[in-house]
Amino acid sequence: MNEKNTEYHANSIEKYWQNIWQQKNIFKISEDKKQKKYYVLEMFPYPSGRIHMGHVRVYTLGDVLARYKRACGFNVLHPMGWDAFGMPAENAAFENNIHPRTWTNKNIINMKEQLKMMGISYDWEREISTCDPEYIKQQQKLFIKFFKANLLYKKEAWANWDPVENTVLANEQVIDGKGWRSGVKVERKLLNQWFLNITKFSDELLSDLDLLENWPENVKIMQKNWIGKSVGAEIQFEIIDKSKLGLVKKNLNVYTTRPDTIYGASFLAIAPDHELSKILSKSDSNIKNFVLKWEKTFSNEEMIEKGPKEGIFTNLFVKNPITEKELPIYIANYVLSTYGSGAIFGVPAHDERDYLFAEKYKLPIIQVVRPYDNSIKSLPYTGPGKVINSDFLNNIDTEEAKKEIIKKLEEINCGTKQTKFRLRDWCASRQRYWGCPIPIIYREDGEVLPVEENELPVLLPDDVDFRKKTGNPLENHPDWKHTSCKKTGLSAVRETDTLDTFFDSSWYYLRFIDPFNKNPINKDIVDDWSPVHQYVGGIEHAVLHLLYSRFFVKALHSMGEINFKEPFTGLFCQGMVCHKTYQDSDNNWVYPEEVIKKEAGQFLHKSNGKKVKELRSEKMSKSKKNIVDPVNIIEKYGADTARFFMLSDSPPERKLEWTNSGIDGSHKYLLRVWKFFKSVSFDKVARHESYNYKDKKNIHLIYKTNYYIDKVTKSLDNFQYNVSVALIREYSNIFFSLDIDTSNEEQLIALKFSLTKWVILIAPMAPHLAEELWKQLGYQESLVSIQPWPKADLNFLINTDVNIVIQVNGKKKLVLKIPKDLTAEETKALLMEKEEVKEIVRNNKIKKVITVPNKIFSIVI
RNA sequence: GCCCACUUGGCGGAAUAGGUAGACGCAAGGGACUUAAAAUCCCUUGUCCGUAAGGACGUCCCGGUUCGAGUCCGGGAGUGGGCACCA
Repeated sequence: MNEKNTEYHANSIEKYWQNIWQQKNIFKISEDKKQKKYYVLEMFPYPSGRIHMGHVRVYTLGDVLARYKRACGFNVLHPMGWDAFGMPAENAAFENNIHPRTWTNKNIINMKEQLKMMGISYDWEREISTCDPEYIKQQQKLFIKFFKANLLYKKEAWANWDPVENTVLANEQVIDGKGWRSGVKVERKLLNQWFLNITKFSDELLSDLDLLENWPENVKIMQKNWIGKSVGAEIQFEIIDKSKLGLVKKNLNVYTTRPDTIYGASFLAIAPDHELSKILSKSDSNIKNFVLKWEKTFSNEEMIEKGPKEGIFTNLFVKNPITEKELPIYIANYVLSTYGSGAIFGVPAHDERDYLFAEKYKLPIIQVVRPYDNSIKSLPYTGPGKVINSDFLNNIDTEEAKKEIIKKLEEINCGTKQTKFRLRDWCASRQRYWGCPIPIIYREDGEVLPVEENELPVLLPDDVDFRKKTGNPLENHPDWKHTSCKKTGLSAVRETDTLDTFFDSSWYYLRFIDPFNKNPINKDIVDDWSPVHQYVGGIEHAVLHLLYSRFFVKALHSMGEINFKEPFTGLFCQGMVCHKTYQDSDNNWVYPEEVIKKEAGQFLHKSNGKKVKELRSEKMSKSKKNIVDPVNIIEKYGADTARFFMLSDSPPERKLEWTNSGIDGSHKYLLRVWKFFKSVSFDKVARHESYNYKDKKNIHLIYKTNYYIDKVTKSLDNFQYNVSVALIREYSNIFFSLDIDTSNEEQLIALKFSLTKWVILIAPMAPHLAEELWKQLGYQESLVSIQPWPKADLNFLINTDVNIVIQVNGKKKLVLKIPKDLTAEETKALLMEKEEVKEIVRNNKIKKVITVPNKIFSIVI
């Protein structure tokens, strides 16, 4: 850099320091085994081709932490990679006839360049991409391990089927019951798909949430609700007249969380896809029609929400094992086969759905619970109370009755206590091209076998025509799926589904630890570095990605692959980046840069001069055009300005409002700092860590330096980066307002000391500028990025005087300066003699005095 | 419907552990510099009363605990988020 240049050319400065960091390799982990490790990770991005402000925010937050921890002496691992499989690449292939791989790799190159512009302290040598053949190979090995450990199985399941595109759609791709691209109503289709046995770990996934002290409470609650543990009873109801239909099973299993209401049961209902429904529909055309109708409508979400409770009587009855009463069996559209046992007993008086059903089919409504306040509310009543109309349970609390009835059921061998979960196994099959191939073959003799390890990876074929929109590309490929079993020579067919991309992201954080190992996970090193100390990412993954990753770690732990049970010790979820939205008179969205502000509340379109409405601020999104391109911002102001603004305006977990004045403000501030540093030369000033200062002003500056080191450090530890920014500004306001006398050596020594500390404090936030300023302070040969974090000298923070607030009846009356650390008695004695205090008290009788040393003197009159 | 979070000036937000509410900014107004503007620098800025000194009120609303509540407790409103036929 040209030393004489006093202009702040952010772009060239930033490029310069990024090169220096890279040359000196300062963001690599050290091999020193004794150094304490710290693994900082931000959720890796999907390579869409361009970074957006959300990326800028999350990666800035992660980088502040990584740089700060590095300065604190930790051996910091901070890697970055690409979540490179997924739908957009296939859509691009379809729309622009470009191969998904070409498209993805091009995007990675672009995005990497953009990320590098931000100056984030990644160790780029660890970069991984989930579509890389090596990652695919290791992941397929993992898949096979899961398969061999019986954590993977294949079963028929309902999927969203787009009849025009002939493919399965993910739930997110179904909008209002229609395919997002075809616009055609999605059908439900039974497909044979691969499932991961996540439910095997339901209990652990739930209870281990308690171990995650450094996770946001709301994420834990979301996971808890998603897992949905409920404790109840499974009860066997004997089917009467089963011989009539030649039924093999004589019992119907029913799960309930309200066994206490069993005396109120007036019917039994099973799901339309319950095993018994299937049997009955074979011989009964009415039942068959009912089930067929249900199959067509039940994918429609609106029907599920608002649709009527409907059912059909099966002509069968069961015996209530407790009351011995006969109850009719219905097939009902509101009973889910996927929860519990797919069968319920209906208690109309105490369940809203059962109530609606009973009204429709004129079934008895028997009240068996009375609310505690005795008020005769309208039925159904679903709360707790005293049990009535229930023989031996009468007058018992509902909670107690649950226990009693289970005891009874167990005695007569008709039921047991049961715990159920809402969580379902994870369907990991996708009938798509751009994903990791599932390494399974189906041999002609019917065997389902994993691909032999020496044949891995199974890679995607390149010669696929993406303009043909129908069907699964791997299924339709002329020869890809045809293979043979190498052991037996028998012919075989490959699995043509690929893996859900959440599979890729469920273990990438383990791969980063040793990205080139010939095994997926190198246990020794992975155990050393795991779990990730601080994970940073969006709350939109609160359940999916974070739950899947937790499952992966538990599964790998159960297989002995790793020695820890949770993937992320700390989790931080950053807020969204928002911007005002604009619409013209035709309700077309308008980009912010096309809007010019006239007077207050008046906005015009830049090019056509038409009026534009300013609407509410929302999360930046392409569809509403309320986006600001980070690359433009970095080119205009520099990465440090962008980073600094990302940190300054809002607490990291809350939404950040993007404003032009905000980014301008950050830029002006950094410019001001720059100019200040350029205005004084410290080349010839010696650096003193301790010095015998004589001048009170200098002593004060040293005091403030220590004060702010302490405060900034605490705010960083608490993730209050907006406060850190405020403190750094406050601190700099002190030296901005100094009268600097360049011939006053003591002042220059004090100032150099203070500025040295200040530059280290701002370095995690504006690292490039900090390097420049560091050099300006005269440190030509070292980098601020590898300076140790300053420690506040607490001796300096010991004040001799302290402000004490004098209150009367709890209201502040005056503030006095008194010596620090007086006892309560000394404080009282001193203050009661003060004229100002006497003045306040005057003739009033003092009832009581509360003294909090160094803080408050409260007089009650 | 159920669960959770949040609510502080014109705006974003500060405020260890119940102890000086509004730090730090943005916006606005005034001033300096300038032929002028931009930029920069300085000052003012919670509301109300008052010429002033000063006083009263003030952290969504109502109530409580306390010498003292933005902070704790009870009730209510609004905003945002998650789940939603889960028996």
